[in-house]
Amino acid sequence: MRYSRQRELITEIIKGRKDHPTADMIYQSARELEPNISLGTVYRNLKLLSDDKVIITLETEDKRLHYDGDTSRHSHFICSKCGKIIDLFKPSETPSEIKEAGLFVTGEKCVYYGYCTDCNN
Amino acid sequence: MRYSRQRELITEIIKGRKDHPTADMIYQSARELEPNISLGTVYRNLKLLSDDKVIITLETEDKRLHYDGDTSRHSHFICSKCGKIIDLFKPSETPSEIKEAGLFVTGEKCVYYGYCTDCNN
DNA sequence: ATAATAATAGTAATCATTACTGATAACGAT
DNA sequence: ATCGTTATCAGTAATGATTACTATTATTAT
Repeated sequence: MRYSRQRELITEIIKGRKDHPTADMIYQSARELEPNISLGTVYRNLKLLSDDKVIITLETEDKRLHYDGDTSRHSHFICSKCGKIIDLFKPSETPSEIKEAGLFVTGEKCVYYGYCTDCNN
Repeated sequence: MRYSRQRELITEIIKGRKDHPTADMIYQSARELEPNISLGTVYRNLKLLSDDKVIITLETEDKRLHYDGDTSRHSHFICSKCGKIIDLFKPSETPSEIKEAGLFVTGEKCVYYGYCTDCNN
């Protein structure tokens, strides 16, 4: 894969923030430094980065993909009211049933839903 | 909520199968008994049933929603090669961090990725 | 520096899902 | 049982996130 200024910028943006932005949010942020960057470029590179396991893709209920620059094994909590995504750093335990069934695991995505402390009042 | 023949049929179809069909698959199946049923009707009722927790909605990597008539607490395994969705009946353990953080949990969706026994050869 | 070609910007296309609209059907009240 | 209200429907149009396309630009091996 060749170097590109745009991909470097996109990677820096995702790695540099602690929220879980959508492609459009990353696009808006990237345009501040690279005003002519194309939304298609953002999408293409997000897919490349995700395929290379440089970032993580989250499929959420809002029908948009969210991206996470933290690739360490962890789960997420999504507030059903405000939509906030919170990192949970103690990952869930993988069910023993998986190895018993002879399945080969390469990854996991555990999302817990509910209300965050701000919204549960 | 009023009774409707279409919603009853849709519910029966989902509850009666063990796979995790998309809206279109349910639509195709429904048309066998109700040839004039509309795809919009299928989508609207799937959303109603999901809101009422009669069925579960799964956001997968294929960009289509999949539905599960089994609402018991369980996880899923998705084969990255053939796309097959396998039920895991021993649910993952909820991370202790959640209660410690004061978050109120209403649901969870844990998906494990990898290769099924058919595809791991 | 040059050639080969990966990557880009800008735009058009895709496609799952949702919204809309006039007709139909469920069902409580009469 | 009929009537009126209105939820639900069939059919179709619109939406919007994502992907595909194309001519141009930029990277990198030689």
